[in-house]
Formats: sequence, structure tokens, C-alpha cells
Amino acid sequence: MTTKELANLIFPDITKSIEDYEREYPERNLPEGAKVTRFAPSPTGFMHIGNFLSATIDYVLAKQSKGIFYLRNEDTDSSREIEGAVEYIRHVLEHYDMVPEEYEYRDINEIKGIYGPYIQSERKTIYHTFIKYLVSEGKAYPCFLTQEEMDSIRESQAKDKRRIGIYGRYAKYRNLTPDEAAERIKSGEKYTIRLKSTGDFNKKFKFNDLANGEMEFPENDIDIPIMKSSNLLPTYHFAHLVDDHLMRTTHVVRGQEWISSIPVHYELFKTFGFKMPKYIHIPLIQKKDGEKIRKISKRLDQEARMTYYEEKGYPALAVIEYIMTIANSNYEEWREKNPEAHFTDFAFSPKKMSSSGALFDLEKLDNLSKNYLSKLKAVEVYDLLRNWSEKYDQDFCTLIKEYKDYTIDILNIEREQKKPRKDYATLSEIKGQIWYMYEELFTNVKYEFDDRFLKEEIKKVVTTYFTKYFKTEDDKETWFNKMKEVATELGYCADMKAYKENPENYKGNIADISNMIRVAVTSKSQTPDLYIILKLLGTDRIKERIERI
RNA sequence: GGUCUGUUGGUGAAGUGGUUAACACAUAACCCUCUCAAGGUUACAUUCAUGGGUUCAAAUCCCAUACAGAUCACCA
Repeated sequence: MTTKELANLIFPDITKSIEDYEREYPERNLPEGAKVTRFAPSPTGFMHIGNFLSATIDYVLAKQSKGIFYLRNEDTDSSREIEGAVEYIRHVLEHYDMVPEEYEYRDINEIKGIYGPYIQSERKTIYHTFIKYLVSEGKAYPCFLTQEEMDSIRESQAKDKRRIGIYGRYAKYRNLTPDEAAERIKSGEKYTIRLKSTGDFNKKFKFNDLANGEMEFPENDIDIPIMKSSNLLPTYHFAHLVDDHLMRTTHVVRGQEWISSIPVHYELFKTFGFKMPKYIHIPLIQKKDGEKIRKISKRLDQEARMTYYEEKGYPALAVIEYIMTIANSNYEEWREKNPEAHFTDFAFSPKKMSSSGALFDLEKLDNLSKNYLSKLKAVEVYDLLRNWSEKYDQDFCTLIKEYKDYTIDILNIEREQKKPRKDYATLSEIKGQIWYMYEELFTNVKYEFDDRFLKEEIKKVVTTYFTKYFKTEDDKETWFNKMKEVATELGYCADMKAYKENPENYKGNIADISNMIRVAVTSKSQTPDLYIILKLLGTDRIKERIERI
């Protein structure tokens, strides 16, 4: 029996050739320099911040080169698949407005693009065609090693401090004759297909990574599995070869943990004579755990999950701002010069990416998010808040919908000025800072009055002020002058400097007065501009509130 | 143990042979001020993991050591 016959025995239904697929998926017709990138997650759970980093870079690279950004579902490990994961990936891409040009969603039966299927489990025939070629050429072979055998090989290798893996003399089945292999297959033995590596571990080759520059590796000499026995789907390495070749990917963005598989991918592409895509290995996002630094983990760190940012209500673009500063630290500088530009206009440079992992910094995110929110118009903040609360705080949502204009006015306090307030980093913080403006929420309040003053005194000050002085139509200057007038009338000092010189001459000062009024109407001793708050609340509401103190 | 990569302040980092070692976040103090937030001013690495070498000159080039991370599955 020849290897060709063996290949026919293993893949009897495969009739197409590699050339057929080359014709079916021709080189993309794109302008010079256009990059084809892909986001290729596995549907094994909720999206990780590291995946998001790579998706963002993919998106930026494709957009700014007028290329293609596509989505590929890497579902070759059916055992780890989690329901809803694909839907969530779609949701995240839409939420952050990074929608791929090509994708395929099985659940809603939607496909876009002509390089599909974009779901690996639906590409079995394609992979088998490539594997069949390898087997028939004698460049791959069925391997009948059992899990137990492999475990014991690994153990003995570890014990003898040898390199771990199935290579050289450990590759027990690489020299089986086609007849012997066929016999075992016919008898129903389980097998995996391994690459018959031709590499030499003592030879080195140079590899250029766009992020890390030139690196040197020993050649791969391990007979890596390319097809699994369980579901006959390819392993990651082989699917990467076939898919990124056929889908004509030009740039592969992936985590740094993949660097160590470069020798494998290098050999695979060489075996078929395919041109390798360019690689950008992105830094790992790390986390300080006590004294230890480790890779950020979905299981241990809530901020590793993309759900965290939505739940907290970080605006999508604020998260992207932070991610971009991780990608290229000169992004911030660029942003300062181009406050209005879209993030895809930033000239992203893989070289400028740090090669050691970055520590995740929530404080920095908060700061960027505060800046971002402070630059928005009140209506825009309102829209974000409404969308967020629709999902996470329905009661508050109905409230702000009912008082839409009023809410926008509240959100506009000290906003339209050169240096707007930066009160909140997330949408979820807003309610805690403006609740007292709503009658519905102004119940069972705790007044934060200064206990230096008696209740009667406070009541006297507040009622005097509101009955004799306060008028909604006053402008800010008149308003403040009137505050000074009440102060003087009741024996308080209207001027802080004068007060500080002789505090014993007065009952208190202007700050005490405004504080009593502030607490009387809001219950809080700290609020934004009192003048605007009083104006917004209006006389009726104020009257009602001061009766309650 | 093998392979690969790193190491600049509390954090992210710029800097690739001659700089006062940028910038941002955080922190602290002061100023402004009716509170808060914001803003303004200032402080915060005599030193770039350590040791050696090359050089008139090193964070930058070379070597060694230490430390840290990634990876070594029919997981991606």
C-alpha cells in the first residue's frame, strides 16, 4: 500500500484538491497596503480583556489601511464550548462599535463575506483536504499513541530532564508502513494525525515579529497533532494555517503566549509553501496579586471580564481609550492634540507596543473615563445613562425618562465651561450623586447638618433666607449678594477673610449659611453649584423640603 | 529542565551613545473658593535589576549573574 492509498482510506470522501480551494478563495482584491485582520475567539466563555485588546488592534489596523476585519469562530474544542458565548462576542463587538466586515452567526442564520464558512466546525472538509494531501505525501501520519503512553513518555522525559514532546525516537508510529497503519485503522483503533516533522532542533531560524522585532528559534522537530481523534477537527495550529491562508489574512494579532508556537507555525507554512502572515504578539495584561505579578485571570479578577465594564457603566469609548493607551502609550499624547478624532485615526505602531506585559490600572481607566464623560454634552450623557439604566437600574430609568429635560439640566450643572466637572467615571456612579434632585428618591434622608448649630438656629436661617431673600429669577451675582445679606442680618460674617481674622465676633460665616441652605434642600453637605440646584428644584419643591427639616 | 522574552519612580511609560531621565495616572502640600468637584502652583528616580567591560562619554553597545513572565496537551 502507498501513502496515497492510506490517505484515501482515511479520507474516502475527500475529492477536492488544495488547488480547488486556492481557486475558490483567491487573493483579495484590495488596495496596496490594505491589511486583512481577524478576530478569532473560542466560544468558551465570556470575553476576556486580552481578547478585547487584540480585537481592538485588529480593528484599528484594518480600518486605517482600508482593509478587512473579519470574525472567525474557533470552535474546534466542542467539549469546552459554552452556550451563549458567540452571542456575547457579537454583543461586545456591537457595543464597542467594532463590527466586522465578514462574519457568520449560526443562531440567527446570518453570513457576510465570501471567504467562509467562518465557523471552524463547518470547515471540516477543507481541513481534511489539506490533511489528506499531507498523508498522501507521507508528510503526516496516523498515530496510535494512547493517553497513558503519552503520559508515561512525558513523565520519563521530565525525569531525565529531556525536552518534552513526541519527537525523534518517541514518535513511535512515524515510521509505520502504510499497510501496518491501515490494518490498525481497519480494526477500529483510535488515532490522531501527526505532522511528520522534518525540522532539526539544533538548527535555528530567524523570525520577525512586528511587535517584538527579530527573534531566533530552534526549528520545530515535534510531531505535533494536526487532527484530533475525538471530533476529527484540526488542532489550533493546523486550523490557523489553513484558515489564515485561505481567508487571506495579512496580519495575525494574538497574545504573547503564542510566541512559543512560532516554530510549529513556521514549519507548517513551510511545508505547504504558503506565505506566513505578519504577526503581532501583544503584551499580556497582568495584575498584581499581593507581591506577585501574574496574568490577569477571568476567574480571579472581575476586571478581566468584559461584562465588568458594561455592568459598571464605563462608556464604550472610554474603555477603548484605555485599551489604546495600553496598546501604544503615545496614544494619550495624540489624543490631547486630536481631541475630536476617532481612535482608528491614530497611527498605531506595533513596534511601540511594550513587550513585557502591562499591569492593569483601574485608576487610570477611571481618570480617562472621567475625562471622556466630562467632555460630552449633557444630552449625550443622558442617553448613555438611559441605555445603561434600562438594563441595570430600571427604577432609575423610568424616573429619568419621566423627567427627561430636568435630568438633562441636572447633568448639565457646571458642564458647559472650559473645565467641566469630572464627577463620575461610570454611569453607575451618577445616581449616587444626583438622587436628591428627585422627590421620589428624597425619602428617609439623613441630614448632614453641622452640629455646631442648633436645629432652631438652622430653621431660622433657612426660613429667613427663603421667605425674605430667595428669588428663582435672580442671577448668580444677585443670588450670592443676597446670601451675604442674610448672613449679615443674622449675625454671620459675609466675608471669609474678615471672619478668619476675628471669628469670635460672629455666630458663623457665609460658608455656614450656605451650608445650612444646602443641607436643608439636598440633605448633603457637598453638592455642585448651589445656585443652579436651587434654580432647578424650584420654589415649590424647596418649600416642601424645608418644612421637613 | 528546554525554548523565548523582559527588567527605567507607587503605576503606565518616553528615551537606542552626550537631555535638568519627557509625559500621564496616583500621592502630598499650598493657592483659588459658599461646600464638593474641577482648576492653578509645587514636591515626588543624584539614577535606569546587579556586577564587569568597551568608550573622552552608557539607561542606551557587549558579557556574566540575579529576578520576573510566557510556553512545553488530541486547549485555544
